[in-house]
Amino acid sequence: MEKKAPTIKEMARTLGISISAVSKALNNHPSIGLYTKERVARLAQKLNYVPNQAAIYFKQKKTCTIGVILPHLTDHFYTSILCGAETEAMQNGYNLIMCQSYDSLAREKELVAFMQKNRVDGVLVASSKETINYNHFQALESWNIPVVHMARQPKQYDCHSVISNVRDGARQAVNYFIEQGHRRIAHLNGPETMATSRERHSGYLDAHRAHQLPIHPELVQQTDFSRERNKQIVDSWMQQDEFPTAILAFKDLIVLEIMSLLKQYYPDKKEQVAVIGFGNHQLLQYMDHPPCASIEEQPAMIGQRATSLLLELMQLPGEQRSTSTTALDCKLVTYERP
Amino acid sequence: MEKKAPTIKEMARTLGISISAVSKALNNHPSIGLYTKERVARLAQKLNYVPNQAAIYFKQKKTCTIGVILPHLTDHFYTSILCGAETEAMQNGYNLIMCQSYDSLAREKELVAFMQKNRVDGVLVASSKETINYNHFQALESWNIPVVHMARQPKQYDCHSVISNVRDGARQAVNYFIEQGHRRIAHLNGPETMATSRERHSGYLDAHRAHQLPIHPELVQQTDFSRERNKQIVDSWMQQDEFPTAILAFKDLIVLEIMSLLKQYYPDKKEQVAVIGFGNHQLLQYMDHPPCASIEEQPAMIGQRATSLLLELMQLPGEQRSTSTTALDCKLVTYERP
DNA sequence: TTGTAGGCGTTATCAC
DNA sequence: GTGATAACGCCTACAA
Repeated sequence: MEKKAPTIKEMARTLGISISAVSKALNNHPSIGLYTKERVARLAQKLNYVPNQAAIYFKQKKTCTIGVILPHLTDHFYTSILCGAETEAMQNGYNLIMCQSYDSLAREKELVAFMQKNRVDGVLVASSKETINYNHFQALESWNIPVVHMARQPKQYDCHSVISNVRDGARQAVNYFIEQGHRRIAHLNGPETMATSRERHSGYLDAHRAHQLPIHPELVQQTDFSRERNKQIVDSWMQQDEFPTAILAFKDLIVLEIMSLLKQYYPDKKEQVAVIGFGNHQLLQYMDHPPCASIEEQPAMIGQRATSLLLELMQLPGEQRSTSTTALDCKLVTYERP
Repeated sequence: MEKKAPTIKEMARTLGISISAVSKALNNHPSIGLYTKERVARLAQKLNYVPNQAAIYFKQKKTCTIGVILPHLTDHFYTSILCGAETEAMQNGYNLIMCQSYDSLAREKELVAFMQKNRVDGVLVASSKETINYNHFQALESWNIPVVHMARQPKQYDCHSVISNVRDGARQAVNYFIEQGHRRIAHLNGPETMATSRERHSGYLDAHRAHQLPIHPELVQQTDFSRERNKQIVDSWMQQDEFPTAILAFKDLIVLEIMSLLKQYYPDKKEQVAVIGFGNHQLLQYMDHPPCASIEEQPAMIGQRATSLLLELMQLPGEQRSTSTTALDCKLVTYERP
């Protein structure tokens, strides 16, 4: 029962031939006689020989491994990215090694070091919300390990990235609000440090400008994603005489939290406030009172495209890796009230 | 810019000392002089030397890698498992390489072969719904690669596993139904081939027996998780004169589908039917009309405990790896109707 | 057609 | 205190 994996060396000894003969026989090298090949094949079969990939990769000086750094695995958005990446990587013979930064910059730096130690062939990353400089990723690239940023794009430096066109997504949502007659539209955004927050806000502004609607600065707030902070923001808005009748939120989960806060603390006003967020979570369709719409992104496609881009980059020598940004469309999905 | 990772060998050449001296210096070996150590440390710093883990693992004949095989990454339950596993593995210096079987037995077998080729130190698996024999996993164990089964436990053979006590979970749910006065309680179960389906049903039967309620065989059906099949089952029940007033479903997503089917096709009866499923999905709390309850499992804990068990097993020689099953409690979480 | 030798990056066991 | 050497599993250019 308890066996160790057989090696070509052992097989060579058993058969009384050289190691290289066994190796060549296994690889169907033309210079090996049929008889020998058959002997080797039979023995390999019998011992259930499986070549040691680790050794092969080691010799080839590559690991056929892609490192993936994500903020969280508890967020459906990131697991969808992971899902797309896994599919694409596996199809091309690459493994994924996956880890979570927990949205901590310190941890992210550790993970980058970890990736370098492990000599992954490339890295996919959705950087943490704390990440404001990208030196650690640049270091990785300077070691000839290409990096593709997913979803969260560093504006500060020129990098390879695949993101959602959240600016347009936000624009669509606010346009929809305006079409529906809303004039006081709030934006419950994510932290300013995240490029994706700034992009969202640009879209919000775009739509206002296009319709020549004034911006009310007090209607633009940033959350740290905590329920307390969200409540504080909603309170600040709803306690105004002219409270906003529409809210663009960072993502669906926050939409739901807003709606739950409204229901609990402002039940009489709840029906007057429309809310839209990013994500279009699978379960929204099952709600009796879903948000009026949701901005659907394509996270699995982000993962897939990022992986495919990374695979291309890995073929190229460093100097030829010209940077590019792919922005995938967002789609506004509306939910009719029953 | 374009550099290659420096090696001990290069540093040795640069410093004009031997490779082994450099190696020892880096590892702070006592037999190396302070001066040499400092020279080496300075150079390593300057070149940003990072040891090649792949080479180290290769020499140590281990990969410090755990293979994880999951049916899907699109299911929150499995990503929670993955999340728990990742945390535990990383804390102990192990990497995860992760892949999806897409609930296909053929693919699962490929992945097992893949794991063997890659010489992972151990495997965590939630087997596919098609898996009815476990020879491929046994083969893995016979190659001295321990396997821990998560959530989906093969009854047929003695293995290491960490699962939910779904039998008790189902019992709790049905007991709750009975306490609420329900007498015709249906079971929309998963495929019979999955042990977890059979366990769920045992719990369903347990509760009936304990309350001496008769079982109505037509109220027990198995879904393949498709919407069509679910509709067919719900139709078959709701078109009876005495339709069930309570349904135990395989998981929350199916609960939501049932509720949506009821709403669409049996709106007058909808309020008379209570539904409970497994999962207690995070978003249920935001629904205006959530299911009356949900059976909460501990997927992250399953991942964590399975990983910790696997790490233990990997320390032991094969013969001493006595099998065990850990069953984690389920908790019935009730939702009050507003 | 087959065998020999060298190397991938590292560590460990010696001998000096 | 330092260095030479072998070894891990595999591949491959070259020699026989």
